[in-house]
Amino acid sequence: MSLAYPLHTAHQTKPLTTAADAIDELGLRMAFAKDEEVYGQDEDADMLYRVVSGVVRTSRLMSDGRRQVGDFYYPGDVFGLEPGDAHRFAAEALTDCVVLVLKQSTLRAHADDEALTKIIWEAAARELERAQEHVMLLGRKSAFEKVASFLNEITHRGADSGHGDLPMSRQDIADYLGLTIETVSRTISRLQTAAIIEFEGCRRFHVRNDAALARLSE
Amino acid sequence: MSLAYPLHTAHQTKPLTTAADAIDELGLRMAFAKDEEVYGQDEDADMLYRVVSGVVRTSRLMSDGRRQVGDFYYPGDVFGLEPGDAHRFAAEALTDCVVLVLKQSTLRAHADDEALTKIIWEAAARELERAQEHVMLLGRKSAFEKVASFLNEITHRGADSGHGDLPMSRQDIADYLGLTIETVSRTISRLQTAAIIEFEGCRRFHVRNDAALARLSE
DNA sequence: CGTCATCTTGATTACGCTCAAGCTCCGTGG
DNA sequence: CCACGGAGCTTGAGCGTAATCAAGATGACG
Repeated sequence: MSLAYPLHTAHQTKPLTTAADAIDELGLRMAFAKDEEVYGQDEDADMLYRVVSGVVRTSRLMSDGRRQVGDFYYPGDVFGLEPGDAHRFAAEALTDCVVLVLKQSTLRAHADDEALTKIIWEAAARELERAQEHVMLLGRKSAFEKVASFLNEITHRGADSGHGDLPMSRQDIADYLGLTIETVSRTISRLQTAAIIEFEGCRRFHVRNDAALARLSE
Repeated sequence: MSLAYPLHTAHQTKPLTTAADAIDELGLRMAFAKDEEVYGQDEDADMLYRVVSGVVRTSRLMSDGRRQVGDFYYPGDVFGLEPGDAHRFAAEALTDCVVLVLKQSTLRAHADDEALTKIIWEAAARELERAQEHVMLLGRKSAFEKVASFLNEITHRGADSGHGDLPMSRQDIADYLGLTIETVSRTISRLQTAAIIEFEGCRRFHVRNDAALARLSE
């Protein structure tokens, strides 16, 4: 059972997308502490979620402990949508975060709500698009290209594309890219030596050569 | 422009799923010769497809020629559904095949058709599920496990699970698994040496040790 | 300021890739 | 019917990239 608790604060945050209100109205706001589980692998998928603040990570474990990170979800992103009726990946709070939770039953009761249907369809589309991109990255890119792609995406995800913040650990990055932490670390060092990026601390970086970073990402 | 031509044969094939009729009725039947392109990478996605006979492969090329195979589609499978409005992967006929083609415009005209909506939703769900499984395979499995997983899935896709047919080349398998043909070939040889599978010719095999194959697939 | 987790760096190993022959199978033509 | 040719598959030798094993360095937090 999750330790998360519902927040009954009445104040509305600014809608993050034009269609955000459907979930805003129907959903329940919950807070999760860093490293807390939102839902577990193989649990029933009877909720839909949207990040309000913080970052969520989905991941899946193999029986021998190998881990694959599915994706990272930022404020505004919908997650928890599953092709089947069980969660194939677990979802964990990467940082302290607030999440809007919507029951599937509520969802079905509003099946005729066009705005809601649109949100779900767009979430599914985005999920599929990212999974396909992930397949490309994992299947055919070198470690160097993987790390460059990852950092490049981080910089373009935020509004300001000259720098990036990494809320996730090196282990998270490694498990997302299908590498080891050592390889991620070494590759980041090489990117710095090549004057393509520059880190201040290990969780924040600036892009020195945007074109080179983009080229390495293919 | 595709060389495929519409077939106006009136005879109906047996529906492959209970909900198959919606596409059967609205779609146009087209034949594609082996290696012919159904649609190209980055083309507009304005059709939805379902395999009637034969096998279809989706793939994507990087600018330097590296190729990633997205998936293989068998009779009954829907493909061509895209998260955006362009095809991220090309689709090619792996064998001579017949495909049902449905225009997006026709599809929108029947947006209220529940059966059709269900087909599309299920296709999207299946697509996402397979992409996620693919991510797991590419990110965290060894060459041995990748090949074993692949062969295991082939055997369970067909009705008779004791054997498998490979309509695709070693290159196709390699590009699906993120390996080279040599590694695929060597791994298959090792699986035979280990008496887990047995090939007759290079496109057909029997499973000798189902448990071992399943275990290697995780 | 000390402690511990996280990250970086180094040395070595190994898995899968590359390059290079052979081999098999199948279609084609003599 | 068999010989030939070529594409696709297999096998081998050597190499390179990323993994593993092992210390250190950094930095967050009490």
